[in-house]
Amino acid sequence: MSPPKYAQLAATLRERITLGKYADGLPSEAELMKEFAMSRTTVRTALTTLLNEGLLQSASGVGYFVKSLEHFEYSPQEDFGRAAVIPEADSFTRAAARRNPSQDIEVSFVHAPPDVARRLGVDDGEVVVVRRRIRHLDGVPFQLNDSYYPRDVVEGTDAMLPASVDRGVNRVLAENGFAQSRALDEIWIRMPNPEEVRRLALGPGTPVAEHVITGFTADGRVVRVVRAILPGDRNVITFGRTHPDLEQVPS
Amino acid sequence: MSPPKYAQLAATLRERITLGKYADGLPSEAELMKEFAMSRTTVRTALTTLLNEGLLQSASGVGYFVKSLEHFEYSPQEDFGRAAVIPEADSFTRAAARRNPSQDIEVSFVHAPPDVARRLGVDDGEVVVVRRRIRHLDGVPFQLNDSYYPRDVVEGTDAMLPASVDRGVNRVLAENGFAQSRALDEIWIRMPNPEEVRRLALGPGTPVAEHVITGFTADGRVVRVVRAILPGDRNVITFGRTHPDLEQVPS
DNA sequence: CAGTGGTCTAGACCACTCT
DNA sequence: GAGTGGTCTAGACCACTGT
Repeated sequence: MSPPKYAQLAATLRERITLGKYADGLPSEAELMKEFAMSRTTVRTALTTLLNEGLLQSASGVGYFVKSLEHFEYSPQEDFGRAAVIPEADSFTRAAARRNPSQDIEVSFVHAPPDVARRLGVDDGEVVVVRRRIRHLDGVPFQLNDSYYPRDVVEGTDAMLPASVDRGVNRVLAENGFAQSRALDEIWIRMPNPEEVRRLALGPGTPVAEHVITGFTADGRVVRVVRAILPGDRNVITFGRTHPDLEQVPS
Repeated sequence: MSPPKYAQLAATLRERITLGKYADGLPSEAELMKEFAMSRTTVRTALTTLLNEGLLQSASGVGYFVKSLEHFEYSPQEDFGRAAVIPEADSFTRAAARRNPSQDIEVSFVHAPPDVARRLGVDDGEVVVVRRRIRHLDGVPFQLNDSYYPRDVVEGTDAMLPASVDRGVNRVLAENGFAQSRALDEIWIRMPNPEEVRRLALGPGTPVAEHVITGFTADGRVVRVVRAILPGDRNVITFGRTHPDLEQVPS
């Protein structure tokens, strides 16, 4: 069996896109129907395929366009103030400064979601404090960041205020007797749920990374769980490693 | 305007899926047409939406099913043999051992792809050595791993052999005078291209992480660029951090 | 206003799976 | 053979964009 017509059209368009044609937009659906002698349904199936691959974006009443966005560097290790040892990973800070960063902050009490409760080691549905942020660069949302804390860790501190904390929330935690000494990072790759699509204004075919940080104190208590949602079309996650024993990597 | 019919149906199905209905499969398209009084096109548009969200998988001639796969832990830092300091991040090694790991290896000379050439610091299209691997667990492909080396770094060494190198390729490089002391990690989140879909047997709505490792020697030369492709439906990337100054995190 | 993409219908044929 | 999802057609109306 040869591939279906819509897949052949998708392959042809994919090739032309790679070659740099269509830099000013694709032909209209009607023109493609004519050029390839296919029904509108088949043409649209091919275009939808490319939309879902993240190669195209469409604008109602206007047309289809090749998608290309600049990626911002997201460097979890910069949280440690050690970016200087990894020059390649340092541009996020500079880029963010150039790109007019802003954030919306909202602090509230919520029932811990199951996965957060499990990581925090609290009962399912126990009330915890969440600090929700949407971070923008140049007015474009590029990260959701929800930080969960057990109540005793943050109540009565500046971390409860819906405003930026200049000295850092982790510093506030430390002042309150909950200094963290270790963190576990997990990165999940998936398609966004409808709420994330809405809050981040995501187009079709845009996957996200869910970066979950679990912060431990020296005696092993979890005092912080962060869930950051990073759209794949506008973020690249970077971190550096310096190791004298790198040559021992198993391969 | 109210949402279109297909979006309402998608929302209804999404909710039922979350509630655990449909654990044994969804109703057929014909049954959904009947239940919701919609045309087959509209029903299929809703189902296709959920397929592209990675919530469902379909089997021709059989039906639609809720998708759920176990995630394997991918821990770049284990490359350094330091996983022991991060107990939570150690299960990948154990899981891999339990899951009957295997890999196909192929070594060849190729013209460096543009992004690899840029990272290696060689001319565009210059001939380099690539070591391509597909790693399986229990027979399921869960990672593509292409390692690129300048010719002088690996020619005449065991790294050129299409077989596992027990002592590790990085050890081989070190023996050849190219010990690495530092690495830069980049993680890109995107939809897979058709070749990746084929080689990894990816279903629709399955995004991938592209993990690019750039390995430096002490004097700053790049001797290794690795591109690992990790399907999001079967991998979670983990790494741990231990820091006395964690409390200084800006927030 | 003409042209665009977004939604929706009814109907058809096919390859495939399961019994 | 009956039922399933996969492909494809022709046609319609809509909201939206540009001029």
